Amino acid sequence: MKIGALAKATDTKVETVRYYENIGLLPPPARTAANYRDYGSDHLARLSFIRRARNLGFTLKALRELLELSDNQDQSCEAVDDIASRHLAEIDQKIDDLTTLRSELGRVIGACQHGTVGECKIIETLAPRI
Amino acid sequence: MKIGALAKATDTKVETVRYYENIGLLPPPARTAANYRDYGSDHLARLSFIRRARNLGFTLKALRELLELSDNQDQSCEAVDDIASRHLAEIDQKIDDLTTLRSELGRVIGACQHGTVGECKIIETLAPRI
DNA sequence: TATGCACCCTGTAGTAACTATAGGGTCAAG
DNA sequence: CTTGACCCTATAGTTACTACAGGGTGCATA
Repeated sequence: MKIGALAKATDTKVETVRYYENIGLLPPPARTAANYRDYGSDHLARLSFIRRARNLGFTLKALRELLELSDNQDQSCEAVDDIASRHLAEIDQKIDDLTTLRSELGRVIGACQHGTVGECKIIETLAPRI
Repeated sequence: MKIGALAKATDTKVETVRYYENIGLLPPPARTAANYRDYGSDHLARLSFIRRARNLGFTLKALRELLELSDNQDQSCEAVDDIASRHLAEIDQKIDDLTTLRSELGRVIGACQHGTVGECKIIETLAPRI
C-alpha cells in the first residue's frame, strides 16, 4: 500500500509517517519503480501501535522502549521484566485517572438530562497525588 | 505557596507553571511584596488536573474545553452535553486501549518469570481500528 | 554585618513531536 | 495529452514545553 492509504488507515498525516521514518521509528519500506513508498501489513500494525500509544500519552522515547520488547526477541529476562513492569505501573495509573474522570463526566451528562446541571467537579477528579 | 512548592506538588517544572500562566490556562496568582507568585489550593487543584490530563494524552485545546465545563457554570445544557459526551467516548477508547496493552505486558512479565520469554506481541494489541 | 546559597523574577532561545508549504515528479481517467 | 489526485525531497512553522542568561530576594551562618 502507498503512503496515503497507510496514513488514512491509521488516522495519521502523510507528513507524520515520513517523519517517523526519518527518526527511525518506522522502518523504511520498499520503493516502487516510481520511487513511491510501498508498505506491508507489518508497517500498518507498527504505525497503528505508535499512533494509539502516542494518543495515550506515551512519549516517543517510551515507545522506542516498548517497541524494542517486540523487535529484540533476544533480551535478558531482567531487562524485559524491568521495562514491562515500569510501564505496567504507569498504565495502571492512567487507567485509574481515566476511570475517575469518566465517572464525573458521566455524572455531568446525567445531571444535565434531569435539568439539574449544577456544579461540574471534573477538576477535583484529578486532585494531586498523595 | 510559592511557585517552587506548587511545581513540586504537581511534578511540574517551574518554567512550565509560568508557561501555563502565559497562555492563560492557569490564572495569574496574587503576588507577595517581593513580586513572588503566591498560589492557593484552587491553583493546586487546577494544575494537578492539567498535568494529569496532559499525561493521559489530552491536548491543551481539549483541556481548555474540559476546564470550561468547570469554570463556566452558566452554559447551556446542550453545550455541556456535547462537550462531555465527545470526551466520554474518547476516554472509553483510551481505557480500552490501555486495558489490552496492560494485559499483554502482564503476560510478558508472567512468561518471563516462568523462564519462557517467547514472543512479545504488544504491537498486535493496538492493531488498526476496524 | 556580610556573604553565601537556594529560591524567585523576566525574557529569550532551544527541543520534541509534529504540520504545512514550496517546488517538482507520476499516473490513470477523460 | 492534459488535468487532478497522488507521490517525492527539503525546509519552515506550530505546539507544548524546557533551558539558559542576567538579575533580585531572603534566610542562615561565619
